[in-house]
Amino acid sequence: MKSRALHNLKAVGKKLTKARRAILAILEGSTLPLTASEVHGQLRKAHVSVDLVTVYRNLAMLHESGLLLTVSLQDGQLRYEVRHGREHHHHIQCRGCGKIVDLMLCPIKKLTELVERQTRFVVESHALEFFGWCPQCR
Amino acid sequence: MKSRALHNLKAVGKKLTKARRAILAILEGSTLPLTASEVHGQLRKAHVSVDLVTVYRNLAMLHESGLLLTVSLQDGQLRYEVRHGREHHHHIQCRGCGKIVDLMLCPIKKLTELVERQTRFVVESHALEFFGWCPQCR
DNA sequence: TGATATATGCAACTCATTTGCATTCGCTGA
DNA sequence: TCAGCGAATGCAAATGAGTTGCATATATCA
Repeated sequence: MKSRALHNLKAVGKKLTKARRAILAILEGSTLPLTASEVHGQLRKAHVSVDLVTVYRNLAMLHESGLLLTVSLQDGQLRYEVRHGREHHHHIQCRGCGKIVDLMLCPIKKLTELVERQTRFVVESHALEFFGWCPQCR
Repeated sequence: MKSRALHNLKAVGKKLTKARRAILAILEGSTLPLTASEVHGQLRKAHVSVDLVTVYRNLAMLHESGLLLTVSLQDGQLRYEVRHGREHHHHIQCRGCGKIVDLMLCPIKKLTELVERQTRFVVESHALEFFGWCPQCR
């Protein structure tokens, strides 16, 4: 019953620990990017005892291994979501309640080449986030 | 010799202090978004003695008053730049050296309406940042 | 199963940012 | 021009996310 992500983990030479299984399960079960402390909170709810430090270390490792993506909104907290099994997408966050909603669109791919020509950078990734007011907070 | 921003400040009912003049002068003289501590560093260089706390408070106030925009890259530090006198634009940051370069383009405006229809949010702003490798770090 | 390298937990630390509070200063009205 | 008031500042201490060191525990492989 190993998820694709767990399988990939082994391939990268990492051990399959209780903490990693649980963290990946939570992220795979979430439609939204989660912060380290949100992941930690869900671990407690699931009665899986894992230290917050371990959550941080594993999120960083999973990100480095390419299994997770990071989302940086403007509240200074880094969020993570699984890379595979999801279409490339972006987010919108409510300025009122903080709610995050997925946007299944990305107009940026075509732009990358233009950016590279304009800056002579090699573009590796981009972040596109919208901010506004959700129907309840409007 | 008041800048437009200073003029606007008065209009919002804020006092024109030494700190505010100096902070705005620095941001108006910069082509790149600056962090609080970068602003503070430039204040020291200009021999203007202002506490870092005051820099934080003023950047937040100027942002709330609409005179500054925030830029959130992925290093967990908030950067500020003046809103007026610049075209709406985005940034690219080098993953190697951290260098930030302006991108004078924005393909997003047209997209806002689509996002609003898709989410029923009212879109207020967006963040679009690119990350990659600059010519020197490539 | 046992050896070993990796992962974890705990405590303490870093660094950006915020808050409380006493003091100072810009601004308005006399 | 000056007094008085409320807003702004400086300093110290707190907060909160994230990191690091180190001793212990555990997954993995022979």
